[in-house]
Amino acid sequence: METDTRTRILDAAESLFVRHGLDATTLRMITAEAQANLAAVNYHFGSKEALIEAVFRRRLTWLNEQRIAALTAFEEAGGGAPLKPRQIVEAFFGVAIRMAADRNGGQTFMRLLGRTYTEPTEFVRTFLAEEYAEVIARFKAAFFRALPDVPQEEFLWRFHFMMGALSYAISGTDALRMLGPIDDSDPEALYARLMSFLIGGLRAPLPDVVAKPVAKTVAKPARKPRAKRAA
Amino acid sequence: METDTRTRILDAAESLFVRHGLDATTLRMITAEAQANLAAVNYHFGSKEALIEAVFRRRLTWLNEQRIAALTAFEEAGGGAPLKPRQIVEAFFGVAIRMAADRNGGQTFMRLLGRTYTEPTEFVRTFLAEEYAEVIARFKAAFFRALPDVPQEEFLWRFHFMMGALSYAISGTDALRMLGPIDDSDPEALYARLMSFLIGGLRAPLPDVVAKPVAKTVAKPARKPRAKRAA
DNA sequence: AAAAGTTTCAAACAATTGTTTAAATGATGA
DNA sequence: TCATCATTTAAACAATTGTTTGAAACTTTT
Repeated sequence: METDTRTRILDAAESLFVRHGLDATTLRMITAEAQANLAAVNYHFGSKEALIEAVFRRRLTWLNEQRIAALTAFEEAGGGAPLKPRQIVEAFFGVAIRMAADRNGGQTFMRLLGRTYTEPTEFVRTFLAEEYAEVIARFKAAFFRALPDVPQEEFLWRFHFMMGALSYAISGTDALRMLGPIDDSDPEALYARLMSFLIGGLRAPLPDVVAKPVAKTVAKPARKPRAKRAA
Repeated sequence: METDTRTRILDAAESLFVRHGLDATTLRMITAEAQANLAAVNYHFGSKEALIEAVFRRRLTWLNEQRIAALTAFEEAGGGAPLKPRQIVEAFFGVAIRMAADRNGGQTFMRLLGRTYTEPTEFVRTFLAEEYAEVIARFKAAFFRALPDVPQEEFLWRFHFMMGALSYAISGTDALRMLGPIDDSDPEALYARLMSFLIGGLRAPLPDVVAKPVAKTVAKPARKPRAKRAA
């Protein structure tokens, strides 16, 4: 009620972005929910793009700082020894899940973030790449020290897969509900579940890249003629 | 080669949807790329929503039929015995990856599909739920027969995580490039990598929250009486 | 060849988009 | 107090959106 117009707009935008997507959310929807004038967005942020950037930057910077802090804490506790893979995973994904458990805005934001990694919009991607540069460098280094005999490319793929699992764990609960009735209200349980899955995937035997898949069916697009529609 | 206007529109829409997203792709962009008149979309499909639906239905129906066929083939080969988890994963995700390797439209579509699972748009979600109903029922049944001791909820979560990894494996290559220079041109290698990761995650030890209440959640102590495994 | 049915086309439609303007209101400091 | 700054407001802006129209062009059937 007595909060700043600027933060009211940020909160409203965050909430609406995750519900309708970036493009489908209009400035009028945002200002209506924020109880502000339409022109307030352009006044306080300059443009819709700048608003989107502000929405992400507000929490993403803090999130990645937490990740680095967690990693540093592990490293210092270990006294310079290479970390366990489990610790690195914990530092990166654990922090994310814990933020997603925060009902006070963090949950909303993490859902939004998960949906945005694969966002096709150009400026969002470049913005994310920029914002992630440092944390990626740190974690890559930690991993290569922890598992020196795992090929770099192999690890990067697995990290990528893990990001996908995280994304779905946090933001894909709608798709999850497709599978059946599911309880996603317990953050601790989600944390334990995802951690177990991630570590299992990370520690899986390295694939024999030369080996071929079992089945040989060649994928072929289906061209099913449909009934003509009436005009 | 003179292709149908209807098909040209479908192809153009598919390609543009994955590049710009559903909302940001305009009918004028589509008809321009398809070398058709603007009114052609509404003439052949009725509306933009109906076009989107047609784009998905064209290949998704076929994909899920392939999945069911692969599952049935495994079941018949096994003579009624419960399948191995690995076979079920292979039937569901293997078919998807193989379609994603098909350069003739399948690749484009799978990227689009992966990005759309978490799409906030209401009608897309309900449409996908409808289109997936049968294949989900079949695979759930197969899994519960294969692993009767694994709690249903636990499996559904892992399946969900696997969907996330698949989605990123196929469509999140932009986010992947954020991590560093990576070669994603070899479908066989991707197949092997993702399979290894998925099986590893699926067979990871059950998390404490789940494993505690049930003492013997281990399905088969047959070969290795070592650690507790989910599968 | 004439008729009937499909498909294409250019043009316009109302609605909605992000953005801008200029005046009104509020707050702050000399 | 007055003056200066920051914020809010209603109205309008040009551009773009999906959709519709009615006539032209093309196919197929009679």
